[in-house]
Amino acid sequence: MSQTQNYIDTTAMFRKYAHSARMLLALDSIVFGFDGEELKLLLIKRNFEPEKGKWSLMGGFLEENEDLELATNRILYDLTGLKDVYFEELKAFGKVDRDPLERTISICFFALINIHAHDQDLAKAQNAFWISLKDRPNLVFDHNEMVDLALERLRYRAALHPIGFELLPEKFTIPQLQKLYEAIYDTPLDRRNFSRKILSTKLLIDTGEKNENSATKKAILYKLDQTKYQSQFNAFHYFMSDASR
Amino acid sequence: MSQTQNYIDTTAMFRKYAHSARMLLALDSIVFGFDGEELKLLLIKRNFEPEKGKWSLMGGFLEENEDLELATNRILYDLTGLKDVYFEELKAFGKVDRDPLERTISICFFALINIHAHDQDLAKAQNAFWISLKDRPNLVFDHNEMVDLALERLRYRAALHPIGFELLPEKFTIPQLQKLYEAIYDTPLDRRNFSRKILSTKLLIDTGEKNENSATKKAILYKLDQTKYQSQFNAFHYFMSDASR
DNA sequence: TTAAAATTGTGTCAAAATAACACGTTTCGA
DNA sequence: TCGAAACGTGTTATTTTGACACAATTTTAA
Repeated sequence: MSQTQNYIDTTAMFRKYAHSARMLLALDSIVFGFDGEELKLLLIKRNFEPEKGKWSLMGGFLEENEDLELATNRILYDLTGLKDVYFEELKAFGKVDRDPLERTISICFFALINIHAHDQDLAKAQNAFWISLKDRPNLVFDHNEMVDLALERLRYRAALHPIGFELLPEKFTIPQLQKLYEAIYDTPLDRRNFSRKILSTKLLIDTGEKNENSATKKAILYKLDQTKYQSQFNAFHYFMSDASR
Repeated sequence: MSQTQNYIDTTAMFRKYAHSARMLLALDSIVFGFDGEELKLLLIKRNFEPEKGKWSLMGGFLEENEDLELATNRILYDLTGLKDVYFEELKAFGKVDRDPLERTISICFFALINIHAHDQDLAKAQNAFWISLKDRPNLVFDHNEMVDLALERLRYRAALHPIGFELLPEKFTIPQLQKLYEAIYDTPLDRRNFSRKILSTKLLIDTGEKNENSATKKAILYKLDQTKYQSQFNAFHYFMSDASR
């Protein structure tokens, strides 16, 4: 039966649970960004021990008097300078030897941000860089595993929920959105079917403006219907009609 | 910048991370079972402090030298007597005041088991009982929230992946499977469309036997094609064609 | 012995969604 | 001004879905 339910029998408020180990609780973040062409990761070139000089994810420790949710937001703010970042919990990583210095359980989450909106200075202060997924370096500890799983989860979630919008600027074109989906799934999509699929969700509002940065026909700039986005979030559609099925 | 990345600069193996809090790490399990008619929860009538006498989920603490995965299996074994139980991680719960005695982070998971296969004696030894979801009592701490989320996740997952089979005996009929899905989604389904949908997945193998317990026409007993189940697990189908969309 | 009731297996058909593909328009610059 | 590149919209055959009907099996009661 080992240590299951090993509470000690006491009503005194300041007695503690017996026999069980206290350990460090880390929060590690996989931050995805999109620059219009490629999917990128915000990674840290470590200038501190352990594994100084190597690449890793951004992380931090949970404080004694800090809610988990709050700590996650704090870490994302420290890294990107952004508040109200979209993130989801990924998984807890807890192998005994995953951190060489001390037993540490990591609760891992992934975040999606608009790469242009985020504070580049803050990232530089953290020695962080945007790295294309395809040039992904080897990471310390079990961080490679974390990124693999985050990418898998991103694909899973983006196929069913409109989270891809979190990676785009406020106003965007349908071809830009398509490029994002092609980057996420690393596969080409049919332009016409994609457009029909996206428009059928009625999540996009035509701003009346056009993308002036184009060298050819200027595409319509849309924005997200925030109300519908919130309310339809869990009513899953297939956003991936062509591939990944 | 608070405590983000507050590693101390040292190469000595036995130095520890500075300044950060160590805390208890609990593992709480939501165990779903199916008796042929209703979806049930395996709950504990607490005969220990804190909150003695009240209902709660089964849980335990992570040990110093124990992998997270291993601890989860240990706790499920202690509760059900089963090994190789199907489970998924749900979410980490970490509000500062969620446990009155001491700061405890709970990593929560939900498990699916065949209610008849599990060891009733072991459950009794833990003071655990199968409670119909509809008669769910109030639970201690944040356990209500955990169950709510687990049910939501179960519905989400079962709509896309064939995890429902984990709740059934090895041999089962299509009407039994339909009752399970109706219990999970709390909604009636069309018998004919359901059958067509399930058979189209080619996941079922006709055993040649029939359900002898029936008072009317005996339904065909199927078993799961384990090979296909494993390989197709992540190639999501809609298992819920009628409702929940 | 037979008819009724309950349950199971299979089939039909119209509507909707999907996948593959075609055509015309806008924009810039050669 | 003409061609190339990118954008917006349309067509059509096929597949999938949702709403049904009907026949077969088994037990029970008339």
